[in-house]
Amino acid sequence: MDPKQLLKEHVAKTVKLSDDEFDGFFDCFTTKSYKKGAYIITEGDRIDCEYFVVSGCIKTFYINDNQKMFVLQFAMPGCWASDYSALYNGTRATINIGCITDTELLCLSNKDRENACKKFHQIEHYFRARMTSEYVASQKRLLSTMNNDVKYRYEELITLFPELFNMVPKRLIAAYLGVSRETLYRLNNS
Amino acid sequence: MDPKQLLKEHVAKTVKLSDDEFDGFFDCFTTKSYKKGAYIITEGDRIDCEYFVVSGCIKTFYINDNQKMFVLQFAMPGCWASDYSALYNGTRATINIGCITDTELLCLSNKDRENACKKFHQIEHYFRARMTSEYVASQKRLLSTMNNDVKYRYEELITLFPELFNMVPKRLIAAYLGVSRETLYRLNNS
DNA sequence: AAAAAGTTGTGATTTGCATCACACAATTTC
DNA sequence: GAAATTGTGTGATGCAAATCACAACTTTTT
Repeated sequence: MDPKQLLKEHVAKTVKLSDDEFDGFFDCFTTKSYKKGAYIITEGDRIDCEYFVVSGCIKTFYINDNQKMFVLQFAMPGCWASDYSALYNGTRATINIGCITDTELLCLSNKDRENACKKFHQIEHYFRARMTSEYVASQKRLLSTMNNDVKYRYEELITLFPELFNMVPKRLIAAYLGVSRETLYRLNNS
Repeated sequence: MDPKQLLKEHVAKTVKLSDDEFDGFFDCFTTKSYKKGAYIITEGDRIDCEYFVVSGCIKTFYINDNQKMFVLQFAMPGCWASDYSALYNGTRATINIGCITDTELLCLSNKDRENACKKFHQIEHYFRARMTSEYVASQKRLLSTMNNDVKYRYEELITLFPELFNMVPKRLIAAYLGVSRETLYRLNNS
């Protein structure tokens, strides 16, 4: 799908922008393509951008001291991703973002976002709404992690994003659910 | 501490408002006092407000089908709390908020917040910044839950909020960490 | 001040999941 | 298309934490 059109429709769900306003906003973005397996952000990087997924699928993840991976987010077309802690505090990335498939992104720099938010009240409103819903989703996931068993959460995830079932290795789904791949596998026979 | 002053200082950390602007904003708030043990929000309620804690301590929590409690947040003076999912989507509360000690709150209705955000760009900016940092904190907690053992997370919590150690029952701290109170107790001798 | 309610200390038992280990299948790479 | 890498199925073993059970201590209520 056309990147501009995808973003436009996505923004329009929250705020009404005139064509001119949206064009001005869209001019802040640059397009980038990555191959499967490529890193978009590596731990320790200085972060300058947040990313809007146009096509493909990316993962946001953390690797601990024992090389164990934890997946924070799978981002599909229409999703945003970055290391927001690093982006907003100007610190170095503590997480990684990598491509699960070939991926096309729109990149928005922190500076351009803040300028756009300052210039257009509606755009600030859009980003506030987005952050609110990310926060709510994150709280919901935390609660589900504490409250529900692995099987339930696996089914919850696949129901929410059926594409994931075939698109990403089970290993990564286990790393999202916070269990070993063996445990995830054994859910089938239980 | 004076509620108005506390809120003013809190807002000033993020945005510069003139005294008149702040006064206008503050007029949207109402003050409420609660006794220890009282409920501010009960599951199933229609939610109209978010709350800024002036004094005391409150807990945001969920009770599952087996009557097990999960604490999502301890809110101390200077913190905000509500069921944001219910507040923004107009749905019924799925969580509870209750008072751990006698508590004084400032209440801001959803409507008043949205009006203030519309009227004053700076206020919208304040709420965006707030939501961003809540989102970052929530992600960080999720990651810590998956990555670190209970003992580490307990110490992390007490380091961040030393007041909690004496102010809230260990039972509730266990419910925050997602373990049984027995497990929390046994950390001392291990 | 007595009774009731809530909180914490401590043992015994069970269980879900991690870890280790290895074979086989699928997918990349050259 | 052969070799290398990555992913998946499956068993055996061990441990951390849940659950149950109950006594002791604290705080609240009347």
